[in-house]
Amino acid sequence: MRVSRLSLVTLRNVPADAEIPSHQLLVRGGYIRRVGPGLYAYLPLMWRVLTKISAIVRDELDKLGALETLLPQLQPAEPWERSGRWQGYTAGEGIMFHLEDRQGRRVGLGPTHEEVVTELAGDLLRSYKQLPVTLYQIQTKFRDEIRPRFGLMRSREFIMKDAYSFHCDQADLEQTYTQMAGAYARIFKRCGLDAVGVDADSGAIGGAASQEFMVMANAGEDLILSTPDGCYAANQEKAVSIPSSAQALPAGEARQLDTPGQTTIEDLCAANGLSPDQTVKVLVLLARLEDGRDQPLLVSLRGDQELNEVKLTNAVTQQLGSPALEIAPITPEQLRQQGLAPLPFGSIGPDLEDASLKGAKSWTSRFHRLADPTALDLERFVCGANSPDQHRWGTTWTSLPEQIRSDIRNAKAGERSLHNQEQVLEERRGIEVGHIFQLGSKYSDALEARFTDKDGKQASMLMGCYGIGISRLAQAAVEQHHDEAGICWPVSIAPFQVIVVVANVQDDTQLALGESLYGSLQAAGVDALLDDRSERAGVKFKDADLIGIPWRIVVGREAESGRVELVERATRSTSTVPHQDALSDVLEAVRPRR
RNA sequence: CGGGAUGUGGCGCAGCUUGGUAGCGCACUUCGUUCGGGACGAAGGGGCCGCAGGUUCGAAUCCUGUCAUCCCGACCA
Repeated sequence: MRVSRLSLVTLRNVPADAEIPSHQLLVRGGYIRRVGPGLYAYLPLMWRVLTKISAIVRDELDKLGALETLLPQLQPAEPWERSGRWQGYTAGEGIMFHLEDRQGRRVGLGPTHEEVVTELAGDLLRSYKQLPVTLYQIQTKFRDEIRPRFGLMRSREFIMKDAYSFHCDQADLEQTYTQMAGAYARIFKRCGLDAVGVDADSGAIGGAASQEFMVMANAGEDLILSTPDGCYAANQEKAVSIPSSAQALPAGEARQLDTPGQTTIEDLCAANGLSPDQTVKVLVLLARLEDGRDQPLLVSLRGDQELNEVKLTNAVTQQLGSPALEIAPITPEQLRQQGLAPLPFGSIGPDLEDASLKGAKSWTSRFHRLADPTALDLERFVCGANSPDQHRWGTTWTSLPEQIRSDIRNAKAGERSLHNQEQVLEERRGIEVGHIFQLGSKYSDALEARFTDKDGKQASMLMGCYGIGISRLAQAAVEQHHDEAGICWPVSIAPFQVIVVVANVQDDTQLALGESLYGSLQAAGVDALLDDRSERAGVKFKDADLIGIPWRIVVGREAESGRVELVERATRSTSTVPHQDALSDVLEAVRPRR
């Protein structure tokens, strides 16, 4: 491809909304253009990158025997209702774009394809003899993100590879899951990414075992906790650790504390000479459940601990038997709307009476009480006394209502690991580029995807599901491979592997040699660019650096003697060699390696 | 949905306090000089100043409303 014909428009200014380097560079380099919030056009260079990534993904999945398909993006509501996800995905803060067609049928734009593919598998796969099967698709998916940001990192329309596997038993599912984890590691490696697998929460998709593949980068939206020995890595949403030990309260009689205006743990401790780990804080939350219940929660944590909302949501979902769609602090405004008296926020204890909820208009009138082990393991502690400006010193759990013991705190860097107490957790930020799940029979039960087993009995298929954010991965690669001057693509996913820059196209010798090298590269099957624009050399160098082509051959001053300059983009290493050598060196460097 | 900010040629911004009919840089067009690290000069083209009301002889500027976008948070493959 000739740069003069590429519609390449590079920018010196960056749109004000591009914050992180990868987003800025993709816009500046003419890879993407914003069309609307969270919506991007993939320009010709970008599409080549996405195509290359997809090819690597296909290659690895096909090797596992997976079958590529293409599924509808516009999906009927009905299977989503059967799986129980329509409500949660469309109501309120739901993330599924949805609409009614001209017949009044409800349809949604697929954020993912479990429902469609499970129905399909149920139709096609009738016998254990047909299993296992893995179907995958690489296509656009939609999510009405609450806050799109960082360009392709969190956009409302994005390209994703989703694979779904179907099995007759757990062992078979586990085998495919393991194979897939291996394929993922190879895919990311071949794309030139430093990605690590971490334990993850399975989120709204649901299911059992789950692993995320994270590209470590400061711009990452996820916090990863890991140990130096490499034996443990988990998303903070899921991470566990040994909490720091608490200081015991000094001996003394239990007593009431006057705590005027001390509504935070910080104030309480400062005013009374306490350490946060000697206190129990109680959060009053409301869980909106899928079955329509609005369930007030009373959540107790040791004062120095942070609530982990993902863990809490999972615990509540499990304990109350209906998915928690949303959990948020109860506000004075909400209490008023329910016709309830104000609560003494800032002085609430684990024994706040259910009577506080009596007469509530739509809420369940009893608290669901749960407590983190860090709180329950305190022998004596300080907590709110359920009346304003009053706390209690030296309280014990024996005097308080029964709590459901649930791990609902955030593990943090600096805490010791469960697997080996010598190991201390460290934190890094990561970009989630892949996620694999063992779904089990959640969807096949709901959508009645059954098969006939060896004994002639009907059984639900067991499923796995495996995603890779293709467009996100491309940007993550930039986040991981760039410098001051621009992008440094890994050869395997670069839009072009080599760019031949003719320093001065007015010079016939330079132009002829440039054309000849370009022709040779093409003949050898290399993706090559020829910068034949009548720009000054400096402009072409800047552009080549910015768009990040891994190898550059400069045909310039020494063209007369047949010598050219060979430059490796990432390292900036430069050598001036006869053009035949430059060609053979590049061919060698660019040849795919596995 | 809360908190904050901003809407002025394709992009980045100034002008608004103290109303007088729009300007700078980048990009674009033409000509000349230049020609290995985003050149210089000259001449051009392109904007009903987010939208709707209002105040005023006169509104980008003041007032009211509205819409949109961005940032922080909640939320999230």
